[in-house]
Amino acid sequence: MALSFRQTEILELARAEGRVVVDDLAQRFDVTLQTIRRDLSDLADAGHLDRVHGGAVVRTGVANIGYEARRRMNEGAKTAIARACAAMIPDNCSLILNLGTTTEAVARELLTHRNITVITNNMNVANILVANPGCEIVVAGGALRRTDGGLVGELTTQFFEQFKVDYAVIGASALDRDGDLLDFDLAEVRVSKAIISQSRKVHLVCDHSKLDRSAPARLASLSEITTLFTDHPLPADLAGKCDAWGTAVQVVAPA
Amino acid sequence: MALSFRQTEILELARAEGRVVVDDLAQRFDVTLQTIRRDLSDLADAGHLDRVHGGAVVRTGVANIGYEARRRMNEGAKTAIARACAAMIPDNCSLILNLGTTTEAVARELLTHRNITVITNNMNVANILVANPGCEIVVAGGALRRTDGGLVGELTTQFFEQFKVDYAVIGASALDRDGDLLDFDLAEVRVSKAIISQSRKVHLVCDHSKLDRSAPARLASLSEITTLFTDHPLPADLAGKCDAWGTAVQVVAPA
DNA sequence: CGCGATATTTGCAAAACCGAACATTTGCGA
DNA sequence: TCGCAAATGTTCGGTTTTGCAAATATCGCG
Repeated sequence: MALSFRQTEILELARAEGRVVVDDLAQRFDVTLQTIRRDLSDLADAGHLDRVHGGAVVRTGVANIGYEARRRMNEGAKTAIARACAAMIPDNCSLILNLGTTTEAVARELLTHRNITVITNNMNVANILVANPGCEIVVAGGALRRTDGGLVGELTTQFFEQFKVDYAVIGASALDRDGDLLDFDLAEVRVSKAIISQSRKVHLVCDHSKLDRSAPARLASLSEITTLFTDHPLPADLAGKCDAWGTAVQVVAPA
Repeated sequence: MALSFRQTEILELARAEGRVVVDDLAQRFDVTLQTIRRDLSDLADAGHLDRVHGGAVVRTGVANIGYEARRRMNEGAKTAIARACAAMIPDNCSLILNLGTTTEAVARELLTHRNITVITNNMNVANILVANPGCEIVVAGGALRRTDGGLVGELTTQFFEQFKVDYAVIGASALDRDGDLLDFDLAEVRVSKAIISQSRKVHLVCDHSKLDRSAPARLASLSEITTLFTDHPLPADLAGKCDAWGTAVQVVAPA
């Protein structure tokens, strides 16, 4: 969506001042409050501003709106999955957290763990875990993807290859009937593969909406996963395969 | 949840001062005590502050008072220095920005540059430049330092060694009479050295408060610097040395 | 431990603010 | 010039925020 002349100017003002006020803007542009509110709503929807009572503030951090929306999807299930996963991770260990909103939910559940080292290519995870003084944070290097705060690419893959950790917590965009984990971005897949190969145990967090979907890039098979955390029972055939592979499946009830 | 104007401002105050008092805030914003208390409760619920009787304090571990205070020091001079430095950086180039509050000011002045690639070990710089769609951001890997969002250590040094860029913009904690750049943290110094060796031109941004101070670790000599940006003229002897070294010195007037 | 002073919570009403629906104006192309 | 679509103005019901006051909790101190 293209921004109107007034909207771009509002955005500039907001960036300069840090915030804008509905009343002031209405006066400055000589339009009604409602018009300004519409502008601010548009700018907020487009992810440029955060709407607050009486005006708007510049959005802090890396994430944009599509990402925010995704984060709210299945929030209850994600939290429940994250809690179960975090419960399996002990104090005094090292782990890798990769991209994905469910992974971030795991980070939030790790806030009370002690003496852990977390290596992540997800800026949001790093920002969340800053609140946990008992956690050493290592940020992986790489190109920053604006849409979700992810660090991806060859540099990131190389970075992870320098580590060997106790646990990895990964997500996936899709999980098909054959038990293959799929994703949309090839660069991201390569990073995920590196993460799996450098971890002793691999936890996959994946709500049911990912099931039976498809995506172009294959990232791994469920057979390489230690434990799958999800919120709906698997279809019988897939459950049987997991059993044969020795992949534990933990089904949680939404919070 | 988005924070109201007043709440964000309270948070800034709290981070600057370390603590806030209900009565003072009520007076400053001209609202009742209850309103302030509600704000503090919200901020505490959101995890930004810790509530105490009579006010609130910044949650330990999350933010560092010293850093926020440092950011405000000489703000006008830093902005002027940053503007001059950014003016010397063309569109369509690659550069490294390292740690330091002045460096962050440079990032803010780079928001309108087009088609640049910025490699940084400073999380704040990354967050600032996200707002510039014409800028590719590469985050260096490394251990996250909570006090200032810096990524430091051996991993970071290695990461920078993989690049060769047109410009580096660096800061320094101190600059002594011999023209030596000094810093407090050895790990940080090693990173800075790597940055200098990987850059064709090196810009040093350094306000006058750093002059004639001392710090234990030697980072480089002014002779290795292409241009020094500062806000006060150098003492004659140092100016003479810069002249001999071919180090340009640009003195700016505070904004 | 108890007491006074100060701080906090709670319930409620007033005011400010918001979004939706509809009317009106403006800009633009046929 | 006419008609359409987008932008803006107007009105109105619902929500959020704020202030007030009373009840309750906490702190400092003897």
